[in-house]
Amino acid sequence: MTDSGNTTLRLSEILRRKNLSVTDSRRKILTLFLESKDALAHGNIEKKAGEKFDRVTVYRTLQTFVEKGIIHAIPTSDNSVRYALCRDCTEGHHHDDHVHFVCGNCAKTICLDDIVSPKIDLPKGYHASNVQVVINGTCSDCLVS
Amino acid sequence: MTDSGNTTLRLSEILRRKNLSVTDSRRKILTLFLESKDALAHGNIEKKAGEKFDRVTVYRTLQTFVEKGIIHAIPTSDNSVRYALCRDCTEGHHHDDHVHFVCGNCAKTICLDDIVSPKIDLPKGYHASNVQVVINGTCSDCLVS
DNA sequence: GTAACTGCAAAATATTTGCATCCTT
DNA sequence: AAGGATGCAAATATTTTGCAGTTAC
Repeated sequence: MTDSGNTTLRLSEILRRKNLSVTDSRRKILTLFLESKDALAHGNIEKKAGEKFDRVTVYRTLQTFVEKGIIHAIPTSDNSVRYALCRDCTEGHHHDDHVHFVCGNCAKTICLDDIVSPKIDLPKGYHASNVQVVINGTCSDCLVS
Repeated sequence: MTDSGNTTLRLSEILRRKNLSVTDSRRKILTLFLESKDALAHGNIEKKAGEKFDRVTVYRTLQTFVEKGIIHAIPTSDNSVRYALCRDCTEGHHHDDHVHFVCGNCAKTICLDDIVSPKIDLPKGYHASNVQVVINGTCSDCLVS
């Protein structure tokens, strides 16, 4: 991120497009997502933001972002819920049908945006609206080092 | 479940095979899983068991069962963790690579044991150990009614 | 100016830990 | 009898709610 002017514009742009008023916390939290390569859990955000804002604000902001289609929640087998930017979701309409990767070594959760979830044949009577894939394994960084 | 004698045998059998001592709570909780068609969350278990045993026991029993490969945790995008029986996992070695289905209407989570997770081509450097698929949609019961 | 957002306090939930007692083997 | 499992109490951690003050538009 070299051009902070542009970045700020972009931030406000994103928020405004979703009919959200542009506030400090929203800008900061959105920035975290834009700058992060991997998915963020609630705890990460509180810390990374440099203990600037309230835990409650983080909860509410994340919820708002999910509702508005700015970020999506990623399922994991342990308790932790992680969030990552959506590519092109709209309010109430998520279509984040891409694969998620969780590294068992560094614990990073990564969106593989370009790998779309496969079609899966379901038994009679079942209707799928959305397929989420989470792959556990070792990420490229951890395999190398 | 018509033959309760056999069922009891089966329960003890399962537990003993995993080197677990056979206790009331374990038998009861295991029974819940054997009798349930859908996955159970911690809360379900506490209730279904007829408030017989302590919340802490439920936590510990679930954890033990997961470790021993009796049940597996199913990832969901909301906070709730659900558990379902494993088919043939062993201590420390889960291979529950089947598809899970979550009904958006009745909220039931179901193991589709016979539908195995697809192979997915990952980017260079990534190594998969395990692929989990969660499909959201409408289950057969809810489509009919 | 008004509606919406934040931050604090506190309530409600959920999860973990320690320890004495009880049960399984 | 010995080791492990349970249940209670209590410590932690997590999430939600209410409300007064502040900010964006």
